[in-house]
Amino acid sequence: MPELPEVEVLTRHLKPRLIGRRIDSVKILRDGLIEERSPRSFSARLRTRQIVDVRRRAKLLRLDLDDGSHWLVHQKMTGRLAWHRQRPDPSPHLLALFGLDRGVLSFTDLRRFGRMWWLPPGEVQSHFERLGPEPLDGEWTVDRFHDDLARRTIAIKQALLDPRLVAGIGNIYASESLHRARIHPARPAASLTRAEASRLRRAVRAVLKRAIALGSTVLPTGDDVRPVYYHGGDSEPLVADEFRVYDREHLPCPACGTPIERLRQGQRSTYFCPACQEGS
DNA sequence: CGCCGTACCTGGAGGC
DNA sequence: TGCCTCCAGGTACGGC
Repeated sequence: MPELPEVEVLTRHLKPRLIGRRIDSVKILRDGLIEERSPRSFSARLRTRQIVDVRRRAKLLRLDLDDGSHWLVHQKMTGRLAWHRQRPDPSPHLLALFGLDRGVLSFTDLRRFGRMWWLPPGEVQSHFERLGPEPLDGEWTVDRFHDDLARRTIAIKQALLDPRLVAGIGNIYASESLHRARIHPARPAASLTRAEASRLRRAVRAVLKRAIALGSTVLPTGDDVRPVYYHGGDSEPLVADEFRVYDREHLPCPACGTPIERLRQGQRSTYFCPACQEGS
């Protein structure tokens, strides 16, 4: 599941279903899913452990186990960690199954970029060391953001995607945040004034919070190539309906009606409104 | 340290 | 129908 909001919503969804559960069985169906150790030893570390907490850091899911060790899951682009009451129907993209004392966890991943780690007690912090501040935490201050930007010659859009600067922002919410802040994505990061950095920080936080409040998530089937963003409820609209610029090339800007344009930056697409986001 | 390109994968869309 | 190229949410790594 892609970006910070979707991982946050998943974390909140899984938390009540997983806390207190015991892992009875582990089945790893594909080499390469487990980092730094064999699937066999990974399975042995998890089996019979109880899950005591479920949290998120950047786009990583962190499950704390009752012996003080940690189970990390990164879904990357098409990975889906999903809870089921009963064993799910077979999927060609199923990579792992975890039998619990109540329910089943599955991990499917069409592109197989997703990864899992088991970390012994105390090692989880070193795993997070290279990550910058959480954008929704107080530690991500305007001063810190503005100072960090001042040292970078890359475009502001690409700076937003650098997890050392601020963690958890991906390609979609980077475009959305810049539009909301009315800042052109190609502006050199160091050229932003303090006022602009402040505006952008507020926009990032508002965009992420809004997506979380809507219950943004993607279908856990693993069969969709394109992400399918949903609100929480049954008949709720797609979160994608609220995107103001992302994947909307040639469509009118919701703010001013000017056609949205697409830009290539570092092999990724950026969407923006040339009228609202002036001045590269 | 910063920046850039590439690699990891599969499959859908669209052009011819 | 088939074949080809491009594109898709993320991050790590090597080279400069």
